Amino acid sequence: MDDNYQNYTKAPIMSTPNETSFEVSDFFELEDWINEDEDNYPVLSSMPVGYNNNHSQMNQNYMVHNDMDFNSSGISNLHEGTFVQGGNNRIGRKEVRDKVAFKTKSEVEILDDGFKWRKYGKKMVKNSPNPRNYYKCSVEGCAVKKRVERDNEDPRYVVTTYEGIHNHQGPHL
DNA sequence: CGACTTTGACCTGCGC
DNA sequence: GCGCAGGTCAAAGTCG
Repeated sequence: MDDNYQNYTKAPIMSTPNETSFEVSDFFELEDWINEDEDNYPVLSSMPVGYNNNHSQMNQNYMVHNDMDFNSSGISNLHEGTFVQGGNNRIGRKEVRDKVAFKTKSEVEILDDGFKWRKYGKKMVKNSPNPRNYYKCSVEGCAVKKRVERDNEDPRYVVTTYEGIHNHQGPHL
């Protein structure tokens, strides 16, 4: 894990490690997941503003394809997935501003999306054998959070949830 | 030495 | 009110 972590969080890398291999074709369903929170995750609505800047490909069709890169830096460990987004929604009694969730088929949890994240927590969750990891954007003043966990039913998939919108353009601004 | 991860403790919301 | 589960904090450790 350490090796992968270093590779994927410290800086965008140009090459894909050997252990990061992807299949190309089969799409998965988010049914179970969506059913749990149907109101909170309206599928395939609009992309939050903060993500458009760096995720132009994603903005086209809200699906993460096998050839997708989050930005042009050659990051290639995001490949296949479905994107869902919730706007100003409520989860329980809490207001959630912008929540973006997608699931990617990846052997590593850490998906380099062009931003720099600092891990602040790790938790075992009840219905999954896999831990959930919590990250904050490490840019000062940016309160975007991200939650990463493996799909308990298919550990080949990684569920990533972003909360909030970056108030900056990139990891170093 | 600074930035970051790790990890147990703490906090809070929710259901019973 | 109590207990559980999820989310966050913060001290200590690690790494470049």
